[in-house]
Amino acid sequence: METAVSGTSIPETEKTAAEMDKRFDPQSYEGAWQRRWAEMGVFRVEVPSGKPPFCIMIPPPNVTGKLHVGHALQSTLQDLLTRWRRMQGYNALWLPGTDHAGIATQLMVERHLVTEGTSRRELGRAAFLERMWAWKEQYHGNIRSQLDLLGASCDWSRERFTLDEGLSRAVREAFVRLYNEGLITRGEYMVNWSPTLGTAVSDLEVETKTVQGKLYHIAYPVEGSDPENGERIVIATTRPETMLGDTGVAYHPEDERYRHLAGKAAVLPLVGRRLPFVADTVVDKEFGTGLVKLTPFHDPNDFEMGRRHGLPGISVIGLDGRMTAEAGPDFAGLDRFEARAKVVERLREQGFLVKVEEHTHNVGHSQRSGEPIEPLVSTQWFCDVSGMARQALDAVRDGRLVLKPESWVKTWEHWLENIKPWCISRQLWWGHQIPAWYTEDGRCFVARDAAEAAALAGTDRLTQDPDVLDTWFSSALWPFSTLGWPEETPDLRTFYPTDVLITGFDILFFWVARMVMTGLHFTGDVPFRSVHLTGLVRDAEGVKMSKTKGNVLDPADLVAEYGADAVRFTLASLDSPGRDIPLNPEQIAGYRAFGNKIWNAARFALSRTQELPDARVRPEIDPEGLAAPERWILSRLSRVAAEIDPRFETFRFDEACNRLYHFFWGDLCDWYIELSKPALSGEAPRPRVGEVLMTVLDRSLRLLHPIMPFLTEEVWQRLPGHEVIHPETICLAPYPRAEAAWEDPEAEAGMDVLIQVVTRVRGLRAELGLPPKAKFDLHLSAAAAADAAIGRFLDEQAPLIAFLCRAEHVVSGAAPEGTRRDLVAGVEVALAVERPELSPEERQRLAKELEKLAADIARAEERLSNEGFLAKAPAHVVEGGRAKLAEMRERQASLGASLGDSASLGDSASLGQS
RNA sequence: AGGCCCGUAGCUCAGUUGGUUAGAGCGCUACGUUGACAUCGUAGAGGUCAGCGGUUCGAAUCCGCUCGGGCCUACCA
Repeated sequence: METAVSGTSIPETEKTAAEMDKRFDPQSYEGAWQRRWAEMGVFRVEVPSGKPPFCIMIPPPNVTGKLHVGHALQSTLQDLLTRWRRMQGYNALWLPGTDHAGIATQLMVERHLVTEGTSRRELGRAAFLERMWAWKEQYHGNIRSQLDLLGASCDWSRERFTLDEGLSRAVREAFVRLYNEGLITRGEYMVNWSPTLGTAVSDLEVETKTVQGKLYHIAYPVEGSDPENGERIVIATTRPETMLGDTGVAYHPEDERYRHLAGKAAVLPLVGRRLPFVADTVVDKEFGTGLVKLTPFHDPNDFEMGRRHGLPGISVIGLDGRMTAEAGPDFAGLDRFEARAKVVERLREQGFLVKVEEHTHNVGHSQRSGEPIEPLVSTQWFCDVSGMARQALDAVRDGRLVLKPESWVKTWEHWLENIKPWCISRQLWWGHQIPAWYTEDGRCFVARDAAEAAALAGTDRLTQDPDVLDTWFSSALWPFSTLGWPEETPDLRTFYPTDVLITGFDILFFWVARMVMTGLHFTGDVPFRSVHLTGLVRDAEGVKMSKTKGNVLDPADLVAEYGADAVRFTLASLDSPGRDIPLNPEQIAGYRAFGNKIWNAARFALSRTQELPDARVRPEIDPEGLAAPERWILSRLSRVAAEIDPRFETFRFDEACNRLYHFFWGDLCDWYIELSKPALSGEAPRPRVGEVLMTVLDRSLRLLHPIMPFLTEEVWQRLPGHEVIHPETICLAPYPRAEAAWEDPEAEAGMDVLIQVVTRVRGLRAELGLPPKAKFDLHLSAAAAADAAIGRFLDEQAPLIAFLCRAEHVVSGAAPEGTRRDLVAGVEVALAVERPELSPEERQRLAKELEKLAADIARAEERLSNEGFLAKAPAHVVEGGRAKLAEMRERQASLGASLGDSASLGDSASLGQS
């Protein structure tokens, strides 16, 4: 349909085809467009806007970090969705930001301090934090510049940092509320202690590793029996040094071997402490000797058992990983591993060591520092998340929150059903200091700030708790703290709950689950409606990238080499659900070639339509009066457009990419552009070809824009008339949808046959070894099974078929004698070419083909005579089988004729013997 | 110990609720620079869908077992 805007009233754009460089060079425009979009404020979101909201929160990268390919993948997908929704008319916000990443960042700076010959302790807290902030400022720009390289369409005016005042306020508010609800408590419990980091860590920060260790069998005398020859029990342990803190010995209540020990006690070797025997079902009768020494303060199991049986605990290992005074003068001050050796030696000397066995077992290691975790008892802050966990479980079960891929749901449920209190305090300096203040006499007041605490305490002689919160405590609030919570800001009202979270499965529990829990708790709603968990990006061989292996790919390098669009397309096309992503630079090069294809297709279209006044982008096109190729490409385009939205909605980025790739390269470039050539050259003019070409390009570019933003903008800006779609930028142009009026099953059916015919003719040419310039006549005849309309269609398109096949003439009718022929899509094609006889190779190939055909026919016949099949298979399948069989028989006849054989219908047995 | 995922062409992977002849990209082979593109074009070779058994008229697809690979969770001292 023509709009009010006529073809000639719009001034030509400054950029024209003539200016399109022959060389496709993404570097020449990518950075420029990113700057231009920023200047234009294209990605800035206004509230209120009158548009439906769409929001994605970036998983905040470490503020001092560098983006790796995993970030590139996730950012690409987030940007893709944001751009797509923005084009669909949503008020699309992709909110960027960074995380202070407590331990990771502090370690980085501490390591740096070591090179300066100082340390955080030496600097003191205030000076150290000054250094941390300076460090943060220095690196802060990195993340943004790397996201810019990728074409990220974030609203930077809303950027957040987890230690910002606003977010810090949200953190304090959340803490105070949870404390007042009794969900946050302070207490002395068993925690995972990392001696070199000098802090407690959560269960999630402990990595169990299988290590080769030793199992020490130690004899403990039973109290009251003769110290020399009396009864001794033997206990197996992997950690003999902890025996110094033993306060009991446990056996299984049904273990006949030890039931007589009830009420008695053992005597701890080296120390002489009295260890009561207790019965507990946690003990495994089969392991070791069936007896367990109890060290309540240095083993999580023993801690629980100690509580159950009222046994005290003794701390023999200190926060520095060294033995305490409680361990006795022989051991105090020794490193825990030195102490182990010394304890074993003493036991051996004194005859208590029965035997030592090799033993593989699982030991918890600190994820950050790599050392074995020391379970010990210390005073920490804990958050009881059991109630929130139940809410999170319900949210997934009742569909308020969708996890993709669904295979993660079981894992999600298992973890949440078995959740334990979350240790949220860290003995670090970089982070949110815990909003708790202590009076001189040790009373504790939790408050939003010191003034509030003073009011509560009735004194301002207060000291704030020196510890900081686990980094994940602040990131758990990210989806709403970034929008202004606890205040009911317009942003919060508009964008919460957010729509999608895209992140890696590796932080499903660290982050995703905690956001869901706190979101439900504080806002009463899920923080996002669905989560798309990506796989891990690996190298081309499928090996996990690591610095030590040297197989790390840096997204910035990849962008520099192939362009951001190619990197984005590659990552999006590789993201299939539940799979890791093997990233191969060759594949990126392949998608760069796709960019080149787009570039050149546009260059061709623009250069060949310069003289055509109607070659302009139209908002709409009426297919009435168009020739078959035009009707066909519009129909194909509409169909592809219809396929994209559902795939983006379900995170099938891979499928969306593939469809667009094949439409553009296959349908548009390989066929439509070829078909347009005789029309554009004036050889065989057709109506409105230029307008269709421009319109199809316009919509194709718009469809591709969320995946390849730079290239599509650069090319689109050159299309005459693009301004009628959007005056400024493709970023804000509407995302194309299916056009019912363009759909044309007849044109598609006809063109489908035409394509198959042309392809087969080219195949025959190659088989016959015809030189490219050789002339020949092509005979086409619709076979018996074919649709009459197809025959007419091919007649009408004879000149185009001749052009595509490079045939002299296309003749309708039965093939003459002695021609090479084949049958495809119900059409017999025959090449009239002067040729004495078939070459031996060709004869062999034909024979082989006939043999295969005979086998296929036999199989089809068998199936079609199977009564079960005829009775139970749906009608269309049976019909399809019959039609197929009929066509195979016709093809058999056709190929037989080529062979010059007398083979005829149904006479398959005589074939294939030449 | 439990749970999850994977095994399809030389490589990396798609393959909708089971349904005609299992696809793509890269790589490979042959030919080709016709005025968009050699970052290209045309044609082609290449697969007992890990193995075994079952359900079914029909299985890459559903079920069971086996083998191989990966991941997550877990209090065997």
